[in-house]
Amino acid sequence: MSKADRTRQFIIEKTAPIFNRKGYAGTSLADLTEATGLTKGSIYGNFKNKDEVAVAAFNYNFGLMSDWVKERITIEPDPIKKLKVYITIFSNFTENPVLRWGCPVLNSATEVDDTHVELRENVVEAIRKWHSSIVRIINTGKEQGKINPDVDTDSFAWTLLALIEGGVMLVKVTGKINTLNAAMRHSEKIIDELAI
Amino acid sequence: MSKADRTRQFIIEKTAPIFNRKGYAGTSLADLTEATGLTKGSIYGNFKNKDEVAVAAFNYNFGLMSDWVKERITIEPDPIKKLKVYITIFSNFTENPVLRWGCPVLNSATEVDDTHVELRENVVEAIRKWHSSIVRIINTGKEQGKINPDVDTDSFAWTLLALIEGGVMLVKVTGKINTLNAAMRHSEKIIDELAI
DNA sequence: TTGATTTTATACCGATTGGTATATTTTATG
DNA sequence: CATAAAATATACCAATCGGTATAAAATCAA
Repeated sequence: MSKADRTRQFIIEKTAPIFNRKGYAGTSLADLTEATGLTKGSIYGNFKNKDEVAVAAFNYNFGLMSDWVKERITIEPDPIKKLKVYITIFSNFTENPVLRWGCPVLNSATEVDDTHVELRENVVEAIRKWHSSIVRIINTGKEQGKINPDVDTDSFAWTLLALIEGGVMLVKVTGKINTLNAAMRHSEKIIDELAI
Repeated sequence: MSKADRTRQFIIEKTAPIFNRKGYAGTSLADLTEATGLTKGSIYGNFKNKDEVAVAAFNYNFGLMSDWVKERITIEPDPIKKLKVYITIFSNFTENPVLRWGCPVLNSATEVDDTHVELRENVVEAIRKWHSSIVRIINTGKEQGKINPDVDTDSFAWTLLALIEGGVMLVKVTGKINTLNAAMRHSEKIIDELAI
C-alpha cells in the first residue's frame, strides 16, 4: 500500500461521516480540509474532484453498514433470524457507531438528481445489493423448507426495504422513536409470517 | 388582497416546485429570480430571507398534496376505501401534477438538520398532520364498527407512512416502479386486514 | 392629481464556492 | 547518499453564494 493509497484511504475515512451527515452537496471542500487536516492541493492530488471523494465516501459508508449487517447475519443459521438482524440493527440505529447519522442510502437517495449521475448510480447499486442479500436469505430459506415457497420473494424484499428506510426517515425528522418502532414491529411480524 | 400579498403568493407558487425538486438548500437566490422573473430586491421586499421563502414553499407544496388527498378521501364513505386513496395516489405519483417531483415531506425530511430549525419544525408538523388524518379515519371506522377495535391505530398509521415514504424513495432513486408497487400492494393488504 | 407609502430594480458587498498552476516537500529507488 | 518521482502546500482564480443600501417606479389614499 503506497503512501498515496494510504492518504486516499485516510481522506475517505475522515470525510465519510461528514458527507453522511451534511449531505453530498452540502459538504464543502473546506469541510474536507478541516476534517483531514490536509490542504486542497493534497486532496486534489488524490482525487479528481469533489464528486469523486463523495462517491468514495458513500461506498465506504455503505460498506461499513454492509459489513456490520453481514457479520451479524452470518452467525445466525436460521433464515427468519437472519432477517430479524435488520430489525435489531435499525431499531437501535441511533446508537449504532456506523449508522448514528442515519442510513447512507436514505441520506443520499433523496439528494441525488440528474446532476450527480455517478453518485446516483452508486446509490442504486447499493440498494440493489441490499435487495439481493434479502432475496438470497429468503430463497435459501425456501430451499431449506423453512420459508413458505408461495412467498413473493422480490416483493417482500422491497416491502421490507421500504419499511426500514421509511421508518428511519420518520424517526430522524420527528425525533420520536415510536415512529420507527411501529415500522420495525410490523416488519418483525411479516418476517414471522414467512415461516412455514 | 394587496399587491404585496399577491406578489408574495406569486413568488411562493413559482418557486415551490423548484424547492421541491432541487432541495431547500440546493435552491439558490438565482433560481428564485429566474423562476419568478423578479429581482433579488423584489423578493427580499416580500420575504425576510431565503429560509422564509423555503418554509412558505414547503407549506404550499404540502398544502397542495394535502388538498389533493383530502378531496378524494372526502367522497369515499367507507373508511377502508378512504385509506386506499393514499395507495391509489402514491402508486401513480409520478404522473400526479402535484407529486410529480416527489413527496415534499420526503424531499425535505432528509435534508433538514439542526441548521434549518424552522423548516424542520414545519416538516415535523406536516408529518404530524398526515399521521393524525390517518388516525382519524381509523378511529371513525372503529366507531362505525367497520374496523377491528383491537387494531393499534397509532402504530398502524406510522407503519403506513413508513411504507409510503419508503416506497416513494425507492422508486425515485432506482427508477424501477416495481419497488413502489411492492410496498403499495402490501399497504393495500394491511388496510384490508383492518376490516372486521 | 397630488403626495406619501409601498414595492421593485440597480448596483454593490464580503464571504465562500470548487478548482488549478506552481512551488516545496516528502517518498521511493538506485 | 543522491536523484528522480510522487505527494503535499501555497497562493491564487473566476464564479457564485446570500444579503443589503439606495434609487427608481408603481400603488394607493385623500
